Amino acid sequence: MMDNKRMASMFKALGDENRLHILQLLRNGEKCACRILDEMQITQPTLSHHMKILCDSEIVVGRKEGKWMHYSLSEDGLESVLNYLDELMKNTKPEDNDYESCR
Amino acid sequence: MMDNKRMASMFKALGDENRLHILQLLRNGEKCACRILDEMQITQPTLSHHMKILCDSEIVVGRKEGKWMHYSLSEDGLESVLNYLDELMKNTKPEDNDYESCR
DNA sequence: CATATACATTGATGCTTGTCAATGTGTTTG
DNA sequence: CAAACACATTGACAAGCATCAATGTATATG
Repeated sequence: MMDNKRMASMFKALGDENRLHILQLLRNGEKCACRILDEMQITQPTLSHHMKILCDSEIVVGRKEGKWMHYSLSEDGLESVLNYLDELMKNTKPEDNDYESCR
Repeated sequence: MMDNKRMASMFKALGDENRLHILQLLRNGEKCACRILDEMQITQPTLSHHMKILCDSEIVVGRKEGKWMHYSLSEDGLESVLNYLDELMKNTKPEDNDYESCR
């Protein structure tokens, strides 16, 4: 069984329009913070805040190179989320269903 | 391209430990609210609140039968989330990558 | 070394969210 | 019809969150 606490924090990280926008921008591969910022309508501190949340939840990974921070999608992180949802949709066999009528 | 606004609200709905617990309980199939409540450490109004969020975001569907509300996972809703994540992980081809060095 | 650049951190502010007690609504049952 | 049951709604409150301006830190450059 997976860890609901960790999963909740990953889903929470995904539950923001700006952060989803960031992930879309990273679809093409690694990008540095300044270029992400160029394509968004938020200030630099706000972007930094969002990147921290995405990195802490292991959905994005950062790589420092001189002055620049390069961010990219974390395949492992995204796969964790995918697997969790897959497990949810895999219904357990009927025998395991502890259904009873309601009183 | 998918709707980030709708997706953000779905992820937001998934971003709560109690709500993930509820989804786990629904893995075996439909359950009525009273039985879900039995297995959780929250009050009835709080459960009702969570169920509303899950239904509004189309992750769970409800079915009224007399006094009872029966809830079950929405395959369509969960599939939307899965597809969104799949799209994210499908990297676009390198030619589409508008990468440039940072100034 | 002084300045500029890229990014992070801090502190403040308003909005959102999870929670509960109290109450409301609709349904069943005696 | 009255009481009991299952669930939803309301209102209040504290905690959490997104945002920004101001400031800090580390790196590159003239």
